[in-house]
Amino acid sequence: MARGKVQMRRIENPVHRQVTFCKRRSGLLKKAKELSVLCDAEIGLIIFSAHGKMYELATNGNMQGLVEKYMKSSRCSAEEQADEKQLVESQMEVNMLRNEIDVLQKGLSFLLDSFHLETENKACSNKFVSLQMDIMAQEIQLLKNKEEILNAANKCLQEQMGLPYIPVHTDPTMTNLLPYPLTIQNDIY
Amino acid sequence: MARGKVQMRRIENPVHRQVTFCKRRSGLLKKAKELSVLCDAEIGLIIFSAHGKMYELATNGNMQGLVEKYMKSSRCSAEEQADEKQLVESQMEVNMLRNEIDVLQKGLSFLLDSFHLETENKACSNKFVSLQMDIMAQEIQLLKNKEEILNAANKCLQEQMGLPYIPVHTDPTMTNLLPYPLTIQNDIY
DNA sequence: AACTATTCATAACG
DNA sequence: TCGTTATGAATAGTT
Repeated sequence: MARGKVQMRRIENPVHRQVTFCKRRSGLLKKAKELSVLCDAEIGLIIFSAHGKMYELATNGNMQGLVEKYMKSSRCSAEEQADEKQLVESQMEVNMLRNEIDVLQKGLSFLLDSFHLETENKACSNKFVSLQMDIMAQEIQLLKNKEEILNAANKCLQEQMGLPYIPVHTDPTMTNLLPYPLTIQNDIY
Repeated sequence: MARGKVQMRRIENPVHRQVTFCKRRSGLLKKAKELSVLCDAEIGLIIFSAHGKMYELATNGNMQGLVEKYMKSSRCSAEEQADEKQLVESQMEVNMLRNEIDVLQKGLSFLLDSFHLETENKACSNKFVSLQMDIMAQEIQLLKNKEEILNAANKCLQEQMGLPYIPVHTDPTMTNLLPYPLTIQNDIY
């Protein structure tokens, strides 16, 4: 500007370019500060030199806040969107898994309840069956005793009549079919 | 600047302030562009007016990339860190829930297996008990038949001896203790 | 880095 | 919001 207009294009001379960068950078930062002070504005300025060196100005002293404010104004970065998507997916997965757990827990309690009920019933019917078999065994014993008594009486009568004792034929097919009904029963229960 | 130096302080007159904001803002943006072109720099400029209106310049045409580059240069935002934390927590929760589901599923299959096994055993032992009770009932029936035959034989003998028939006393305590052993059995199974 | 000639930016005004 | 202009500020080229 002074001493001849400059062409608005990259300064090819590296020394000139570096000097100009230095001068204009400080000028830009100064003007940014002035604008912020005079007009009550909030300004963030980030400058990367061609060599990657960074210079920054945040008039509120907090570039983070300013950038976040900027992000809210002009919807957020691809990276953040990806993160957001991942988060949403993760939370959906959590909900699905919670539902699955709920179902599994309900199934489990149902099975346990059924199991307990079944066990109770089984215990109950086992007692009943056991009792019944005891009674049947006792009846068998009684009947055998009766048989013995009747046989004895019979023998006695036949002898009194002077007849040779002939046992009454009472077993068409089976005798002592169950030599150990109770032991087997006890083995099972 | 022109027509009298300005005090470097907030312009109180709102109209003046607004005008100055407009002019200086465009000047700042122009100078930022010039710096970027002349010196091959990358510049991001964000301006919020006092009323919250936003103006921006990104010399590479991509404020996102520039901000990300800035974040890499000077560690990332609280918001991003919070998001990151939330994501990690969410993923941990997913893992916990997966484990829980695994445990529940193992428990469920175990219970189902036990249940099936139990049911098989029960069916098996039921058949066995049922068979046993059938046999006992048959034996009881046989013994009763024997009793009848013996009683008849006895009666016959006593009559042949010219004696009045006196039934042999064979029931010290019980008779027909089980009038319906099989029906009850069938009711249960 | 300092100087300075020159151009640029802009405050005040219409 | 825009144009004009007087004038202070910025800075390119030089030392």
